Amino acid sequence: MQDVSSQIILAAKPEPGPPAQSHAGLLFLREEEFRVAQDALFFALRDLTVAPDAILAELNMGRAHHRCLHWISRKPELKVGELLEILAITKQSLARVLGPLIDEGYVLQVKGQKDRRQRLLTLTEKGAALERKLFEAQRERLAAAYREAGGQAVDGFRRVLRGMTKDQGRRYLDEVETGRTGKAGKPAQ
Amino acid sequence: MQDVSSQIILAAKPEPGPPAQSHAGLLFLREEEFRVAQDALFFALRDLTVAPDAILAELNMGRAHHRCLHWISRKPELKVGELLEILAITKQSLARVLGPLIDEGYVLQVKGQKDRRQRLLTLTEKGAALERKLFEAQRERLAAAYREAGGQAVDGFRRVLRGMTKDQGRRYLDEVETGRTGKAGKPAQ
DNA sequence: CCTATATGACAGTAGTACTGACTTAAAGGC
DNA sequence: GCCTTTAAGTCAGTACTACTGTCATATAGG
Repeated sequence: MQDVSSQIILAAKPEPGPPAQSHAGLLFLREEEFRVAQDALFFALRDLTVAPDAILAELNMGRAHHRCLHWISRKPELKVGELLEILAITKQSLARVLGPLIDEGYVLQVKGQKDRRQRLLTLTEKGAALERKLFEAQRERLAAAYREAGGQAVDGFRRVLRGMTKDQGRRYLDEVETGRTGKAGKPAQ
Repeated sequence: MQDVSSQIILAAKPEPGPPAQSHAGLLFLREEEFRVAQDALFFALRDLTVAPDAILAELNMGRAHHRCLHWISRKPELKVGELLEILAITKQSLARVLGPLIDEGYVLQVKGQKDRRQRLLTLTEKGAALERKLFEAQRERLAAAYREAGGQAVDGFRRVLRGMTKDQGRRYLDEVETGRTGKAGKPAQ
């Protein structure tokens, strides 16, 4: 990965005066790259969650509820087991948030027709409305970032995030992405 | 907006521009862009935190401890007030993690020489060693992502994250970035 | 001297997550 | 029809992170 390093150095400084070239300095800059990524991820996530958190707090909910609503919205008729895989939490942790969401009418649960042990999850109208409200609360910030950075940057953004994701997550990313651009309907359940 | 929609489908729209309301399908595709960003952010963060979490768990610590160590490492002689600003949590929440870190010798606290009300935070050798261990645990995943995506993608990645960040965070990002490339005032140990 | 600031500390609450054990219902193999 | 596995639900107990509100101490600055 030799020529990538120079790109990385250039990426660090859009207007590089003297882009530190010594070998010792190179290693240092590579590490600094990762540190800056940590910084930026932290700030972006911190600021992105402020708006939805405020809405959720009024409903006595937290981010875990948002994550459930998000993924059920993304993959209607999601199996409980799939949701557990995606969230990578325990059944008990999920139950604490999913139970109330069902009880309060945000999520509908129906038995699978093929495998009747399964409980397929779908948002109710009420759930879809809340999910949309939460999405809209983040949308502006996301849109501003995309507008500011430009389309090429957005592409890079997604490619780096994908690179950080393990295989299991990548399969979901691929499924969701191809599911929409292709047949524009429900992705394979 | 003319044939931008096809570019959006390719996820490589070079010129996002203002929201185009003329085509119903266009709005949907723009929304899908943001949804995919949410998905990717979720997975990347989920997978990025697995390795440090395992190390922290053995020390009876959590992510909040990691964040403290990270930022004190980034800005040695950090004031408590600055750390509170960065983390955007309450003093009480910080005390619960910072107190033990000081008690157990990970963080050193010294009175400010100019303003003796301040307590400047610096990592001890023990703290720097733990911070490094946590960093190295994430490094491989970050490095793989950067290598896979390429330098240009990394630049876009950072620009989008920066775009999501509010002014306060941007000031810190700028400070840390220029502080290292320029004057090299306090390079990471 | 007085007020504002920087920090620290206490009490109580809530959200998210964990482990471990147990139950029910249905699928699938034999 | 047994029997094992799988999908899902449930209970008890614990820990981490965060919140609000209140109060205390030391120091800076006018």
